[in-house]
This record gives sequence, C-alpha cells and structure tokens, in this order.
Amino acid sequence: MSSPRAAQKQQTRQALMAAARTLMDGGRGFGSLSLREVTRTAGIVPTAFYRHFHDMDELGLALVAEVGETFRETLRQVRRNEFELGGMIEASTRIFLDSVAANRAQFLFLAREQYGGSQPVRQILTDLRQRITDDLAADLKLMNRMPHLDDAAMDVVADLVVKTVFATLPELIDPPAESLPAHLTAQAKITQQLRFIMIGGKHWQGLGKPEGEPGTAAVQEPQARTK
Amino acid sequence: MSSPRAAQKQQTRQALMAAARTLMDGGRGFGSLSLREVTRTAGIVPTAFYRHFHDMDELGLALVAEVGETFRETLRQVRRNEFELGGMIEASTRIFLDSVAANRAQFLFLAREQYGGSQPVRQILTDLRQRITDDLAADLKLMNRMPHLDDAAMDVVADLVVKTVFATLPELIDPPAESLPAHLTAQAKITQQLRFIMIGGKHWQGLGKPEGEPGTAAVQEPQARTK
DNA sequence: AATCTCAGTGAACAATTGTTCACCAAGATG
DNA sequence: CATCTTGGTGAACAATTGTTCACTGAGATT
Repeated sequence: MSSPRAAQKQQTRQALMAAARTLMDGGRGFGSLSLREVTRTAGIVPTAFYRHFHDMDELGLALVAEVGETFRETLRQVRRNEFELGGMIEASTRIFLDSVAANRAQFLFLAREQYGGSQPVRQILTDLRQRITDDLAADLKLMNRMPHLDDAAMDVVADLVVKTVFATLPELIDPPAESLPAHLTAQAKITQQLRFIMIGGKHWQGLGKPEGEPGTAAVQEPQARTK
Repeated sequence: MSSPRAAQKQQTRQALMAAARTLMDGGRGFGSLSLREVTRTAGIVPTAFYRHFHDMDELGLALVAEVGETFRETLRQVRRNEFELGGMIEASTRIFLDSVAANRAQFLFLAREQYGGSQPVRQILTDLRQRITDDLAADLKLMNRMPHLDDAAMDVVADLVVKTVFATLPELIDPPAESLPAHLTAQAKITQQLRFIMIGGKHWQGLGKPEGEPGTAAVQEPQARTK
C-alpha cells in the first residue's frame, strides 16, 4: 500500500501539465491558455492552481523542463548506438522519431513554443537547445569524420543539424499522415537532409576558394573560440 | 487636393496591422492579442475593427499576406543577382538579411507564427513556404550545379534550404546584437551553413553506398514526382 | 443642393478572466 | 489521542473581453 499523500500532489501537478498540453492539441498557443481553463480541464478548482504554480509562466517552465528531460534522454539513447557500424544517421533518426511519436504531446509543446512562447519560456528553451548543440558538437569532434573542419566550423555544423531537427518537429507531429509518396516520408526526408549536411561537412575545403567558387573569400579565418 | 476617402480606410487598416505587430514586439504571440488592445493601440474604438476585419483571424491572414508579399519580392531581388559570378550565396544572404532588417516587424510575425499560429494562419503560411520551396527547387534544377541529383532529391535540398532560412529568422530578429565574436555574426553563420548544404548536394553520390557508408541503402530510388 | 454611403463613435451586455479570502477535511506529526 | 499542515473548495471582486446596436458626420453620388 503506502501512498504518501505528497505523491498525490505530484499527480495533480501532472494533471495540470497534461491539461495544458491537451488544450494545445487544438492548435492553440500556450500563451493563449487561461489559468481557469487549464484547471477546468484538469478537473480542479481555479484556486488550487496556486498550490502548484505561482504563475502560468511557471507552468510553462515546468513543461519545458519535462520535454527537455525527455529530449536529452532520447539523445543518450541515440548516442549509445553511435559507435555501431553502418547507417548511423538512419538509426539515430529512427530512434528519435520513435521517441517523438511516443511523447507526441510533449514535443508538440516544444515545436509550438520554441519561437512563439513568452520571453522566460523562450529563454530557457534557447538554453536547452544550446546544451544539445554543444553536446553534438563535442561528439562530432570526437568521431573525426570531418577532418578539414576546425572546432569553430564544427560548432556551426552542429548548430545547423540541431536547427534542422528542431525545425522538422512540426512535420513530425502535425499529421499521422499515412499514404505518402513513400520517398517523402518524414523518416526518409530528414535522413536524406542530415546526410546532405554531413557530406557537406566532410567535403568542406576550407576557405580561399571553396569548391572552385571564384572570388571573395566568404568566411574569414575563424580563430579558436576564446571561451 | 484629392484624398480619395477610400484611401483613408486603408490607412487605418494598416494602423490595425501595425498595432498587432507592435504588440507582438513585446514577446507576445498573435493568438494572445485581444481585439480591444489592438484597436486601442491603433487609436480607434473597438467597434470600428469590424469595418476592416470580420475576425482577429482575418487580421492574421492579412499579416501573412503582407509578409508573404515582402518575402517574395525579396526573393525576386535575390534571383536577379543569381547569375552574376562569385559568392552567389553570400550575395543572396546579404540581400535577404537587409530585407529582414528593413521589415523587421513583418518578419517577426512570420518567425513567431510559422508554427505557433492558429490553424488557418498556419495553413496559409505552409502554402506560402511551399511556393517558395518550389520556386527554389526549379531554380536549382535550372542552374545544374548538382549533377548527381535527380529532381526528387533536388526538392529535398530545396526543402532543407528553406527550412534553414525560416528557422534562422528568429536569430536575425531577436537581438540587434552588436559586439559578437565576428565569425559568429548571423551573416557569417548562415552563409557557411548554406554552403555546407550546397556542397553536400554537389557531392551526393547517389544511393547504394553513399560516401563509403556501408550497409543499408537508406533512401530508395525516388521516382519522378507524379504531379 | 439634396441625398446616400459608410468609417468611426459610445453606451451597454453577458461572459470570462486572475486573484483574494475564509474554510474544510484528510494525512502527517507530536 | 490531540494538533498541525496543507491540497483542494466555493463565494466573491474588479477588470477585461467580444459583440450588439443606434448614432453621427464627413465624403461620394446624383
């Protein structure tokens, strides 16, 4: 038996978060949700809200933390497969897509609020994304697949990859989308796109006249990051 | 002097759109704006709103149409430079960034609402983005810089480029951001990222064992789009 | 000059909002 | 057992919301 009644509390707390996510399923933004409809959906009286969050913004931050944890856990899972041979991108993509499907509502919040949310929510989401980018950059440097790239350039690649993944989230969530042309499944498309990026990194020729492109040197010699 | 009285109308209509954009500057999402604050900001009585828009959603659609027109005009400008020699990506990027800076509020709406907006707004934004992607794909096919790619693969590249540009918009808008490490200016970063993508497209080796990656053929032979 | 059109006004409405307060009853603590 | 803590209740509040309606007065039309 033994249900410590402090655990009951976390249960209604979860109910509040679930209510917010549910309301967002209908296409609403988090910022347009009212405290009262959240409590109503959670099956609770408005005043009880304050026993859990001081603010709607604080609820938002809790939702960020939640999806952030899910995200990073998924990435740990991806990283475990990263040293196996063959189709690394494809394997990683599959793991990621499975996680998105399994936690649809959480990632829906992430996709919707990454640029639309209130300023504190957006700030902490930016931090989350930065940590992910840094981790990926460190990984890329370790596996040494892009010998021509210095550390700074590798950071830029990592940023591009993360940007691509985050920007793809809405496509992964919006439609259950059966019956597609088969080479345009989300899976196939993002796999191919990530491959383009990695190949681009591998064939980067440095600076002066990259890829026979004449004229201006577009990117100045980047010095190592002084941080 | 000739002030056609129907022109005064469009002027307050513009005032309403400007008011909405102004309110969004403070980090708010369009969906959280109330009809009354928009009219208040526009210096007008709430009821007058209905002379211009039937709905707040309709205001949103007008804002989409506006930034859509600006965007496509900018792309026409980019396309005029596209056949000049040297640093094509860099030149295009500069033109684009200038336009974003010159129409900051419009692009702020685009960046914020591309995934956060209400369903009708998001739908029409998706359409806009699709038209842009199609135009770019057609252009890429014309200039024949990626001989190994068939049409379907080129569509995927175009999608990736547009995705990258759209996902970069928030960085371009949020901070006036002076005093950066200089190789991390938005200009330098997105230029380098687009270059990675284009190089990746150019070096794409087709299907079986792309880039010496053994094992599974990740992407099936894409047949030409049947449309 | 007489008439019509219509963008903007101002009062009024029912509904919903965020927040307060005193109150309860069940679980924890002594 | 008596006492204290605390998650949830329900009434009440001032404020703001979207929408209606009859109105006005300056341009347009005749």
